[in-house]
Amino acid sequence: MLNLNLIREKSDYVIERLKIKNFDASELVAGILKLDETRRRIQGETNSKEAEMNALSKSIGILFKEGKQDEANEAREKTSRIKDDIKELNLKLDEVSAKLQNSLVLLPNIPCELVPAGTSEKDNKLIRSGGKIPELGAAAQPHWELAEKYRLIDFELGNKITGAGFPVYRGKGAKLQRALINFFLEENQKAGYEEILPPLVVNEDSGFGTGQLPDKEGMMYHVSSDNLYLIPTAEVPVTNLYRDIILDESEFPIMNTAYTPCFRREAGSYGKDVRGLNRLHQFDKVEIVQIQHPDKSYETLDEMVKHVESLLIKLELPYRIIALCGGDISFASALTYDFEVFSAAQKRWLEVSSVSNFESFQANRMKLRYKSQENKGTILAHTLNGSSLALPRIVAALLENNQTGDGITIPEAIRQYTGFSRID
RNA sequence: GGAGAGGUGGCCGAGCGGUCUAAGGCGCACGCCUGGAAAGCGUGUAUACUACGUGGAGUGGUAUCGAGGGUUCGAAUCCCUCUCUCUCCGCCA
Repeated sequence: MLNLNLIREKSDYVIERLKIKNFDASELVAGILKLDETRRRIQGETNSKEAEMNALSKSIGILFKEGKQDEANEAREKTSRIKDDIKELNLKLDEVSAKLQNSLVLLPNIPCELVPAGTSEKDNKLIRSGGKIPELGAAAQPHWELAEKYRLIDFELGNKITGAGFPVYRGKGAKLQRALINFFLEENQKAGYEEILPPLVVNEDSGFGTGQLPDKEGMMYHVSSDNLYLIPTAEVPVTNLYRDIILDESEFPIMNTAYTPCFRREAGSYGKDVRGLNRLHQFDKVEIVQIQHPDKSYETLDEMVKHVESLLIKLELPYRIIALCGGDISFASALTYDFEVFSAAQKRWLEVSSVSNFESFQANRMKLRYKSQENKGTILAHTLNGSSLALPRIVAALLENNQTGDGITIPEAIRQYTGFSRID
């Protein structure tokens, strides 16, 4: 949610910048400005009526105390009209405020200057790439065949237990998952992130805080009997740890990492793009989250990108880093870098991480603020997050890229976590 | 699942219809005191919206005592609904 002050003071700038996201905000902004003005006017009227009422009530109390019954009763008669007015004004105020809020929530975050213009993923900008794409023979198999051949993942069994998109990992396949999770968590910890093990279901307020609600409720599984949502990413519970909090400036940066399963409904997707591990309803992911001072958030974003990159280098996977263009960047993000690894048998780039700076967009929804030394009052903090990393596609690339025909070689970096160096 | 108790400022805790403009304490900040510190003394110490104002000063209004509704001229205080926490019992990894 954008700050109302910004819209008020720089409405042209807001409209102009949102064009980068291919979003025509002119009507919405005009509506917001009008609602804002109306709200302020009504609130002013309400407040002065309430002030009048408060003064009158107080004087009635004093009159009663002094035993001036008649005067008190006289004053009492005057109140009913004011009371009605207040009631009416408050109804209007609630209505206008709700409309204003509903409109504000529809505005996407303003992209920062580094976001390339564009309408779709073909306009994304390659930042850099690394690693070597392996030369596999014609006999190279995609990961879903390898997973079956070496009895690592059973997709059919998952269908029976739950449904499509819920694979069953077993044996070395299961252990590889656990090893990767440990590897990522340990690396994150070394980089200064505190580990969090959060709840996997969240309430509505949390869903709203990070922007999944009210708009994208279709992405989350809903536990209707308790009105809770299964988390689509650890970003939700971890960022919401700081909902409704006023930090001290000295607490920056807050660095958290969390492993969680992630649940995504992703309704309507099918076809070969979603085969195997490419897209799942339940998957494992290690996330990193930072809360940072507004002046330092872009510096922090770069650090996070370097950190995620270092993981891919250690896993010896061919990767590329991409700056998402205006048409591809998410609603809430101001700048996003995607990480993709090359899955050599499918011959496809697979997204394995998305690192974003949300600036104050989430903070405004969550009321995450800090007190600064020099300024009076509170200022919205900046939030950032990224995957480090999402497991399934990493596993897909690891299996495909490291296949030898009679087995799969485990990269050096995670052997201490797997306890084996080869799958065969 | 059953029974009971309770949600008050950063924290503890009083208040149970009208100077609540929320006591008192702790913590914190600043000042005095001191060679320095502690103690002591003094001052200050929420958030949001809003009006006026300024050199980034400040002053005023309104709202907020878990949330929402109600009663009343007036609600932290009375009533209703919801919610969360705690204790005991039951069940349970």
